[in-house]
Amino acid sequence: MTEVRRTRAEARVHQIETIKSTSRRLMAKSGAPALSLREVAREMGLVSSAIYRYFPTRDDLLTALIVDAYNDLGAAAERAWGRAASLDARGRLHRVARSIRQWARANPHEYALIYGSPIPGYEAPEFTIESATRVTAVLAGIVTDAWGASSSHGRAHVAAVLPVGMLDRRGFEAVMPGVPDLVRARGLIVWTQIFGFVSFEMFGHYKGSVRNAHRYFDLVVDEMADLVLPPSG
Amino acid sequence: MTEVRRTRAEARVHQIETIKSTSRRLMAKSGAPALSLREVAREMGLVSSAIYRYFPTRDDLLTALIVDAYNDLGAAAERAWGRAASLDARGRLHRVARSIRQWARANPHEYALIYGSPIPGYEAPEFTIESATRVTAVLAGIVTDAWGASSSHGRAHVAAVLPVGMLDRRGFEAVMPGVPDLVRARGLIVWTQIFGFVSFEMFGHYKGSVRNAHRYFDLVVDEMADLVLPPSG
DNA sequence: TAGTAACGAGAGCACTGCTCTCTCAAATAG
DNA sequence: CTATTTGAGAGAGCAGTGCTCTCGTTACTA
Repeated sequence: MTEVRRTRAEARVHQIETIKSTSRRLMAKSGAPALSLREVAREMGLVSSAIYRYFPTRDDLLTALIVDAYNDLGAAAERAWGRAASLDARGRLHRVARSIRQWARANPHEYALIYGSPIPGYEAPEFTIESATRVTAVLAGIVTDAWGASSSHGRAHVAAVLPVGMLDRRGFEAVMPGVPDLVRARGLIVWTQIFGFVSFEMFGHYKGSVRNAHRYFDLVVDEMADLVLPPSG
Repeated sequence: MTEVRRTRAEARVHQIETIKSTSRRLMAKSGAPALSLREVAREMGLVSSAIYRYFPTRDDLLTALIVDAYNDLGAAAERAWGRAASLDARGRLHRVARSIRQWARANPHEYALIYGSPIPGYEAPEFTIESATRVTAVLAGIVTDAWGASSSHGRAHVAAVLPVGMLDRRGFEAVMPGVPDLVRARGLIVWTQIFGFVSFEMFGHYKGSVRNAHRYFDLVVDEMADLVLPPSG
């Protein structure tokens, strides 16, 4: 409770940080749709209009939370990737996929915020994309590395030419350079499968069909590795 | 505008239907979260409290809309399946998958309502499950039929025994009777992939990676058919 | 035909996001 | 060092929300 002497600029970033962390705390209790600016203000001992000095609108606060969530998830995936440096591609895929699922289970409302239904009428600003790309870049990197190190023998299996204009070449050159088109397409499938799984699990759609989600998830990731990694033989 | 003479019970079902269709119309404009009981009432020339004679709470109205959406989607899938009776399993899978995607594109807010983030604190009542199962039953049926007609030769490839307790045997006996466990697991993957794809497409996550979603979707379904259908040779 | 149950109207409560005006203190310009 | 601008927070207020309660009226029912 030490009154810290602060310059105006410092105080401002501190307030912004406090608003966001308070919002996260409240969101953890009742979810993003129920997040109320007034409650955040009340919690901070402020009057509601003061919040508008920092976030001109509720959507702007949500955007900030979205960016933070993407970055948090991205960082978790990057950490998992770093810790799996000694493993082969399959092992790394397992570790990173697991880290994504675990992050979602630890932060269900944050996950719903970024991978659930977007708020209608709300258009995610350009600058959210960069943070959103971090997880996918990790996944794409695993696949790219695996194919970079693979023999030309493996490439014969995926020489199939895809219809032009199906994928966004520009986007893929950045994140999966020099990888065959079919592998890129399958990479998208793997990415979709992982987040489809997590969403289905988080949103309750596996109720009645999956009993042990941990084990089933491992099986799914294994099947995905078979699909997207070069044949080891 | 003919004033129809109606019994009380008739008038009641008529009002319920009007409330729901009005809600759907409003939802199509601004999405489920923005759906307001008062606006529905205003639209119907009623005072807001009158709505509560029919739906005791906003969540109850949403539940009714959820059930209708599940049934609508289920019926669309069943129709597509019926129209594809002359095709082989792969062709039927394509048609049904396409019907799911098309329904979602035609009813984006309804799709978000049932496959997006659930309203926090809102627990879907038991009786929604039955409607939710209709689509998945169609997909499961295609796979089950294909394996029922397949030679025992094909089955050798999927004889792998899954860890006990991974899937819910009870649930699967009903919807995929007599199908090998690994195929059931892969069926879940296919189901997840289709809805994962549609969700990613609807929620904007393919922006920057997929250019022609129609073609890419066909490729995805093809890969899924390879994964879950018995080898044709 | 008398009594009950459903219906819609209307007022009201506590809440929301957001705006506007006010005051006071901190940063800055002359 | 003083005068002026800038930013923070308070407080009142607006239009909207879900939901409750009361009160006539009207349709069904015993």
